[in-house]
This record gives sequence, C-alpha cells and structure tokens, in this order.
Amino acid sequence: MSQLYHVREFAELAGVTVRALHHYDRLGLLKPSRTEAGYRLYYLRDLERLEQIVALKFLGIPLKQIRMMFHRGANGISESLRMQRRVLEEKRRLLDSAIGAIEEAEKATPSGNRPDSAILRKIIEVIEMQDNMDWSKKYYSEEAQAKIEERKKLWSPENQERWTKEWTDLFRDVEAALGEDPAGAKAQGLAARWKKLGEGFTGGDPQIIAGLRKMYQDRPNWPAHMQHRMQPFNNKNVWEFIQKAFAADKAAD
Amino acid sequence: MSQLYHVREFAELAGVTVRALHHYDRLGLLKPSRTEAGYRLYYLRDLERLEQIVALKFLGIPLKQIRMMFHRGANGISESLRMQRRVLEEKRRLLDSAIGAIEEAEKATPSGNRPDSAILRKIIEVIEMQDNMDWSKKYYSEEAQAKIEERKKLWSPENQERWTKEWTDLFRDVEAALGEDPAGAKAQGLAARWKKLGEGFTGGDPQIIAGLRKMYQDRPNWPAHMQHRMQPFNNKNVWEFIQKAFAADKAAD
DNA sequence: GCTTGACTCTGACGTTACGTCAGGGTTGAG
DNA sequence: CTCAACCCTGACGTAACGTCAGAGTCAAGC
Repeated sequence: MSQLYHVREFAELAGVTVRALHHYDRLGLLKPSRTEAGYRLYYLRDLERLEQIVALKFLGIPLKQIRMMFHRGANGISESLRMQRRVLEEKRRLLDSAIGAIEEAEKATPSGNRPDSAILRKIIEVIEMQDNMDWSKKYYSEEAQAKIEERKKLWSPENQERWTKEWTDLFRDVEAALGEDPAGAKAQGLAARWKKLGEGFTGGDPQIIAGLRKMYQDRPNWPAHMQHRMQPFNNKNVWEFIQKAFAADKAAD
Repeated sequence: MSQLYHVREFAELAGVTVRALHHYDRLGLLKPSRTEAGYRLYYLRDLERLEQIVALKFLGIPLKQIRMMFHRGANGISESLRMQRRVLEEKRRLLDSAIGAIEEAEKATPSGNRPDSAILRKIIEVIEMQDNMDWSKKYYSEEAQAKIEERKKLWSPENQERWTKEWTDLFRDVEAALGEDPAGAKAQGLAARWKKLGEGFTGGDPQIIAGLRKMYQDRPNWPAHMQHRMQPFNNKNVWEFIQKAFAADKAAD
C-alpha cells in the first residue's frame, strides 16, 4: 500500500514520458516528494492528479490554465469547459474549411496532372470565398446572414467562378458602351444583364440588398486587400452609367 | 504598372503583418528587392506568391515545407495536399473526441453544480474509453474491428459505466465464492452472469471473442497503465474458478 | 573497495510562426 | 535642421515538451 514510484515507473504507469513529469514538476502542476539524493518519488495518489492533468490537456487546455484551475480550487471547472468547447468548435470550423478546400481542389483537378498552379489557384479561390463570407458578415443583419447561409449551399466554387467571370465580362462590356445613350437598347440590355446577375446573389431579398448597399458605401474602410480585389470594378463611370440606365428604364414605365 | 510597394503597404494589401513579411523573407519564402538603404520593395507579382503562401499556410502546412514545395518546383503539390488532408482529418478526429468528451461531461452533470471532481472523472472516463478502443485495436482482425465500430454506437458512456460496475460487482461476488463447488448452484449462477456480461460486449461474435482472447493472453505486453487499470481483475483464482464452472456446465449436458 | 550498468538530476538549446520591444538609420515635409 | 513617420536588425518570449550533455546515485558483482 501507498507504494513509492520512481519517475520511470510512474511515467509508464500513467502513460506519459519522464520529461513530461519533469515539466509538470517545474510548472508546479505535480510536485513529487524527493529522496535525499534529489530523486523524485511519486505516490499512488499522485496518479489521480496526473490523470486529471492529462485529461484536461487532452481537451486542449494549456498547462498554465490547468494549474490555475487546480489552484483556484473546485469552482470554475465547468466554466472553463464551456469556454474550451467554444474554442474547440471554432478550431473545428477552420479545420473543416481547410479540408473542404483541399477536397474542392482535388475534385477540380481530377487524376490528370494539371499544372500545380491550377491547384493552388483553386485553393486560393475557395479560401478567399470563405474569407469574404466571413469578413462581409458585419454588413448584414442577423436575418440577412441566416438567409445568406441558406443560399451559400448553392454556391459551389464552380458557380462562384462562373459568377465572377460573368460580372467581369459584363463590367467590361459596360465600360465599352459608356458613350452610348443610357436609355438606348444596348444600355437597357446591359442593365437587364446587371439586374439578373445581381439577383443571382441577392435572390431579390431586400435585406440582402440593403446589406450589400451598406457594404458598398463603406468601401473606404474595406481592408486593403479587398479594395485591391475589387479594383476591376472601381470605375465610377460604369456605376453611374448603370444608374442612369435603370432610371431611364423606370422613367419609361 | 509594376508598382513598387513598401512593406507596410504590401502587408496591408495582402492582409498579413509586416513582421510576417520579415519572417518569410528570412526563411527565403519571399525575398523582395531592396532599396539602397536596405528597405524592402515588393512588386505586384510578389503578391501572387504571397497569396500562395498564405493559402498553403491556411491548410496547416509548415513554412519550411512550403518552401520545399516551391523549391522542388511544380511536381508534388498535389501529393503534399493528399498527405495534408490525412493529417487534418486525424486532427479533426481528435478534436471531435475532445468536444465529445466535454459534451458528455456537461450532459452528465446538468446545470446542478456537482462537485468538479465528478466532472473531471466523467471526462477521464470518456477519454479512457476512447483510448482503450484505440489501443486494443491491434488485437482484432479487420473484420472484427468493423463489427466493433458498429457496436460502439450502442456504447454510450452511461452504458460503459454500468458495464464496468457490473463486472466489478460480479468479480467481487466470484471472489467471495471461491470456496464453493464450481458445479454447485451458486457457482453456476455466477457463471451465467459472467457469460451474459461477456456477450454484452462480444455480441457472441466469434471474431470478437478471438480478439479478446488474444488481448488477454498478451497481458504481459500491455502498457503499464492498462495493467494498472485491470488490476482489480487480476485474481487468477477467479478466472480458474469460472473456467471450472463453465466446464462443469458443459459436462452436465 | 571498485567498477559497471541502469537510473536520475539539471541546464541548455531546438521546435513553430511570428509578436513585441529596443536601439538606431532613412525619408520627406516644413 | 528638425520632426514625424517609416524601416531595419537583433534579441527575447510563447507551449509543451524532446533531445543531448555533463554529472551524481544506486545496487550488484568481483
């Protein structure tokens, strides 16, 4: 009973390394008694403590915090666990995105040995898409966010790609038509395309449209890399031209 | 065109910190040109490289490896990605276990402020159960493993707890009955309980039983902490007694 | 008593991807 | 010339140990 263990034995008993025990000792997490020569001596009751440490560590809780939990005594453990769960769930979200990005890239470049740059571009695309979603969140109301979550499911990277291309094309076409009459047939055709594409994302939902408008007006505060990515769409004349075309359409009613 | 950027600008353009750019520079991941005074100068084409770095980093690939990927040129990126996906999936498995353990603990200790030691015990239980599953895998054939995966779904921590308790109780009862006649009514009753409990885990499947037997016979090679946890079941006399009782049962047929 | 092998101790450096000073040049405006 | 705003490098810190390295300890065999 009340047997004594040397580090090696105790470490094996608990399934950890000797060095880890040294570490916990120095951090004050588990301080064994010592022989006269300075050898560490562990009792069986130390095992319980060690198991708790290992368990909390498994949950991703840093050692310093574990020490605090022990130190502050009983209260607060369940509080720490609630917090830790949120942390872990956030980590899982990121992991899922990363795995998803790789999957998309593999899907998009079948066994064929596409040039690696294509794979990378695909990944960047997927990540940026997720990133945009995340960043632009703050412009939408809670309700609008929920609606976007819904629509997101339809937003495969392929769609995203096609959609980007269509906007780019349309913008270029409008740019080329800047000299025309905003009420003319050509301008009206472009305006129709514009409207249709816009509805592809907003679904015509007024809350989403409102968010988009808010986002657009906040342009000066966008992070630099967003401004950079939006640069192709930065031609003020194009926006004004389309405004006029819409106005002309309305006036024609 | 071909605009030049100072670190700060370039960092904001890409959404990273200046210090990160210093870091990538020193690691040889992205080496900008310099002014005479030693200031870093980035070109727009550096942005592409940087975006690739950020993307691969997002996938959890260490910087050194990213450098190697660039260095070894085109081939091998998709290979790296396949590997990385496996790494990430393994991480997700661990994350899920951790989250699961916390959930179980929260479920088992409802809002009531149970002593924290109870919460910790619960977590340790859940983790050890997963750990056991993992460790004991090697004793089972592929088929048996698949079958166990199936049965695992029924194995809530509550069941696990009850099961452990019943085995402990049964073992204690047998120990108390060691003096009796193995063919007697009392011994036969115990043998029946034994058999029933055993089937609770094996489901009577011969492959699982075989794995269990293999595991039991390999006892000397179990890790120390498993031996420690199995210590309450280490009374050889009990096993022999039960063997005799089974034999007597068969002989009575 | 001495050697030997198996253990144990502590201290120091390495790992990862930067963050955070600290001390010291550079540049452009007034 | 000065001042603010940038830029540079180097050094230390972070988390949880792993990996030596140099040195002491213990029990056994000769």
